[in-house]
Amino acid sequence: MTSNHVVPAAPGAPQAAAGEHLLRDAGLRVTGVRLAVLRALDGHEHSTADDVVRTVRDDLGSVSVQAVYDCLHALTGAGLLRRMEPAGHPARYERRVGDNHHHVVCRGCGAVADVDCVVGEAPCLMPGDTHGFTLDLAEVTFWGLCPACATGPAPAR
Amino acid sequence: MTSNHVVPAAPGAPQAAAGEHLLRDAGLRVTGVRLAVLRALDGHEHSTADDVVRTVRDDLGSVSVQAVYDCLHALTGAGLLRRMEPAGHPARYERRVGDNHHHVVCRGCGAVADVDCVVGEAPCLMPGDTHGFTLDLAEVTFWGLCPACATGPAPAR
DNA sequence: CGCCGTGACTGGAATCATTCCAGAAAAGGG
DNA sequence: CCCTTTTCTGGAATGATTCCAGTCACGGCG
Repeated sequence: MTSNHVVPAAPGAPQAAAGEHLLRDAGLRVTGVRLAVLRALDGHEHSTADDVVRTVRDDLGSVSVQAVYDCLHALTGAGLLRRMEPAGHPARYERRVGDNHHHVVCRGCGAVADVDCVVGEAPCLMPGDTHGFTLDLAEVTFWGLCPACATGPAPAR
Repeated sequence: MTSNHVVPAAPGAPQAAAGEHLLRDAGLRVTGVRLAVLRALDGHEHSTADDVVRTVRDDLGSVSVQAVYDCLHALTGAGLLRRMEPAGHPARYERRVGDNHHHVVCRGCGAVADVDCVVGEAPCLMPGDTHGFTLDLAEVTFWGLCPACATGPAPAR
């Protein structure tokens, strides 16, 4: 779909325009909130909507909760973000898309980290009997305890 | 599975004692609601808490929502039930425990079905870098469309 | 075979993440 | 620069689940 006739951005606009590019290429309008949401998720993978709201407000000033949810949906729909929702915890968003990586979730504090299966290509992603379902994605979630929760007893929360 | 040395007890009390046994063995008290919850999930795998409430009420008469949630927690904690929660849908409970089977979830209607990985023993359940997490369970969820939703356009909702 | 204490159930209110709504503001094609 | 469409604002609503205080009953004990 998206060809790569990437114009070598203005020699003064580092990656600032990167987000803009991403949005335009995805056919989305470029808005301050959307750029801020993308920025918020850089270096803060697996943030909850609430985390993003806080970060964005810290960045732009005042932004409504809906604006953020709206962006998260739009960006997720456009494939710029990936959404994952550990059972019993609010949804989390990340910018690592495309590669089909998986997640570890801590039963204690809910922390999430990325993992790559040792088996390179989609391993057990081909169940025997699919009951007639047409599959398009396999999602793997590992449950356990993070280093912190494994040693000391579960934290406050 | 059901053996046939069934005492022709009162019409309606065939394996009635089975649930009682399960509960006692698990160190749980035997109560009407708990038995009804177990019964409700027989033949109705992947029911939501709400489904269970309806079925149990249909069976016992009037039961509070909490009683059911309480039971579902107790039974899940005792290992008699398994809980799974597809992103964006209410939690579902099933009686298939012990075997580490996985699930297919329909993006259209949220229907859930069991699947067994073709790769017999825990396949990709050994990620390379676990980031120090101590893992204890791998959960695999396949997303796609059920036969119904694949043909006709998505239902109401 | 009835009494008692602990654990289970009732009813109602509360919480949390997320969504719905209607109107105001802004993006960007013409 | 204007107009249409999409996005953002603020506030209310929803749905699943939980918290709470009081009542009830399972089942061990006498």
